[in-house]
Amino acid sequence: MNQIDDDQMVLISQYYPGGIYDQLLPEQVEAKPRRRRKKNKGDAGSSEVMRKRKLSEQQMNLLEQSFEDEHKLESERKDRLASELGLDPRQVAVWFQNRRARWKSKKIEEEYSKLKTQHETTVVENCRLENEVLKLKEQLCEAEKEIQKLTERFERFSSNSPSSSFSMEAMEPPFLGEFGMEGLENVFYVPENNYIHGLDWVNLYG
DNA sequence: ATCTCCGAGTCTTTACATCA
DNA sequence: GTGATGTAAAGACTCGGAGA
Repeated sequence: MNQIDDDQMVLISQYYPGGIYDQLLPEQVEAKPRRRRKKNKGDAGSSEVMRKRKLSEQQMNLLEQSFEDEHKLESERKDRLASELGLDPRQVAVWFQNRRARWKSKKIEEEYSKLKTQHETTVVENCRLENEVLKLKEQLCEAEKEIQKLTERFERFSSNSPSSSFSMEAMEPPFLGEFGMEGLENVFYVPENNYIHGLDWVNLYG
């Protein structure tokens, strides 16, 4: 056992007055000194008392069952449980206090691991979405380049050709054929009921 | 002001595992 | 197999705050 007993504690404080303990835990040193604990309540030193410390399986079962029913312990229930179990009401109260504390820390641990899992899932999803945004931006960039090419070609054509004699034969290479328009339907999508005059469509993407 | 109860923090004991 | 040592779990205690 690696325990430092009270007498050893006294020795430590005598050997290090204002020493390492002040440096490490100044607030504790300044605080009110902790009362020294008695080795054992009641029949101190009795090995019989020590051996009875651990509760029997039956006692544990009943306490656990009672705890499941209700975490709080009213004094009537405490007294009833104590007499059923053959324990001191104080023991029952202490057992419930400890049980509540340990239940709470277990809940906190569970909640923590749940949140951790959620966080990890969110990080992965975020990464996936960021990649998708990058891909879409690339697609958009490509589409804009195609529009620019088309615009320039159309403007060249307009300025070179006589206004009265528009002909598809003047387009070299063919006006749309070369661009493989599959996949660009959305880029050039115009609602059916929304007729656009002349060069207005070019301005849509300006 | 006093009492009681509770949560938080800590100490102590017990039971079990590991290692030389 | 055995004793020493480490460690987790659980029982018990102290302290301080809140409410009656």
